[in-house]
Amino acid sequence: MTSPNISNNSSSPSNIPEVVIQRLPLYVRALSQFAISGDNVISSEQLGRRLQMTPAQIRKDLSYFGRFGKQGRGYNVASLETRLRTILGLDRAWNTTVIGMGRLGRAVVSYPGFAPEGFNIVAAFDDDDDIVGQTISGLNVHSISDLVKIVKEKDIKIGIVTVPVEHAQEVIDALVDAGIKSILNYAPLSPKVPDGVTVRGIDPVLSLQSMTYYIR
Amino acid sequence: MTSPNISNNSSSPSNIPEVVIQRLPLYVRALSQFAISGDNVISSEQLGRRLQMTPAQIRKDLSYFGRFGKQGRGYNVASLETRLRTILGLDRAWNTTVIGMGRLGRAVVSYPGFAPEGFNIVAAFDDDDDIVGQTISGLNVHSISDLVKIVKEKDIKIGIVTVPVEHAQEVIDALVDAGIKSILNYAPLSPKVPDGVTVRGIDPVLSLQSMTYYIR
DNA sequence: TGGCCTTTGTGATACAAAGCACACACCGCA
DNA sequence: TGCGGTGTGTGCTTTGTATCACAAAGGCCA
Repeated sequence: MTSPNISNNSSSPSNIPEVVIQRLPLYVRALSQFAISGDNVISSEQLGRRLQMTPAQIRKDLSYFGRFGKQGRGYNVASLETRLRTILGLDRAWNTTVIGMGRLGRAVVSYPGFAPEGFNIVAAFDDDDDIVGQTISGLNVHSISDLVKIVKEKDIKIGIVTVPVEHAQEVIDALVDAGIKSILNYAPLSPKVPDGVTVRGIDPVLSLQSMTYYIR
Repeated sequence: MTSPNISNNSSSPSNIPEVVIQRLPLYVRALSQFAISGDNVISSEQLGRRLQMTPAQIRKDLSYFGRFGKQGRGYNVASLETRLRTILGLDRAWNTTVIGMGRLGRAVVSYPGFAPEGFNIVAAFDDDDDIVGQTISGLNVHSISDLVKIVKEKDIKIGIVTVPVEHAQEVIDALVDAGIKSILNYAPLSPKVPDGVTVRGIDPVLSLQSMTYYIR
């Protein structure tokens, strides 16, 4: 395991290190910024300065996937961005669901940052009868017992877990049973998932707790 | 750098690997759960099963800080938790501030998960004159120009950045100038900070973008 | 008290990632 | 069309991290 809150039990869809995959979105983001500022060509040096990493690491990472640059010149901003998006599967939209419509779940479904990046939240779930049936941010809240059905109906590929920690493992199990392979987990636990399922954890408290060590 | 969104430019307050420090809060959390379920003693094997990691790694990590276990028996749950909390600086409370009172900042200040772990949000800031002066979740919203003054007055040690990405670097610079050494950054960029300042990023979109690679 | 069982703590080893450094490709210009 | 300058792609080296495997410590019971 590379880092807390991150696990990929994938049966290796390739031999490319997971850390590398995790850096690619960083490159995509930086490239789209450079594109907006009107840059057409960029060097690993400039990219590295922007992202606070060494040029060599960027070139190495990219070389896992092909030869995208031109010697003496650098990378074409637009085409590198496109290539990386394709590699990551970001050249399409992904249907996503949020399980757990408490305070956190409501914040997540109303967060405006997912849709522009192609992550569409198309369904919401909760297990509380008082909440099921409500409409939250334009989403009809379903009972978790309908999970399998709706995941299939709406072709949902990604699950976002915002239930209390006591129910998180069972919800994750249910997502896995429904065929979901990618889970973003906001609950404070290290869930068990079978091979081939990827989980990323979002846990601000953990981050804070490891920073206090360095304050002195 | 070990992982995206994580950087520690600390002038090494010790020679202990940062990955190790980042795992300690995981141990603390698991130990407190075991304590609640009434376990007094625990082996690295059991801890590892709970946290999805190898017993050897746990023992190695702990060995950086001392000898906490008893051979043939394991670790005392309560005392190991206490020791680790002390090491991490979690045996006290930390005053914290949130900069940026938009949608995200409001969600953060009203999130009930920080205070029980000793992270008290004691001040809120924004640069919008319409928002400054308002009371949000019991916090009077200050102008960012008062940052230095209030950080000092309230002995704030941790900054949480929830401003739009365009202002994030300048806000982070302001926090650094105010003497803050630990920053939790919700804005989608890799900020520049001087040595001795630790930044952790929270970025769900990045996490999603690296998971789509594995869906096939 | 002695012998057996369990589980720690840790050197040694294996594995993984980052960085270096340079040959080579490409551009631009005269 | 050849030459200088620049920046890629990558084999090799260095650094960092995880795992192995075992000696030694402690508990327990006859």
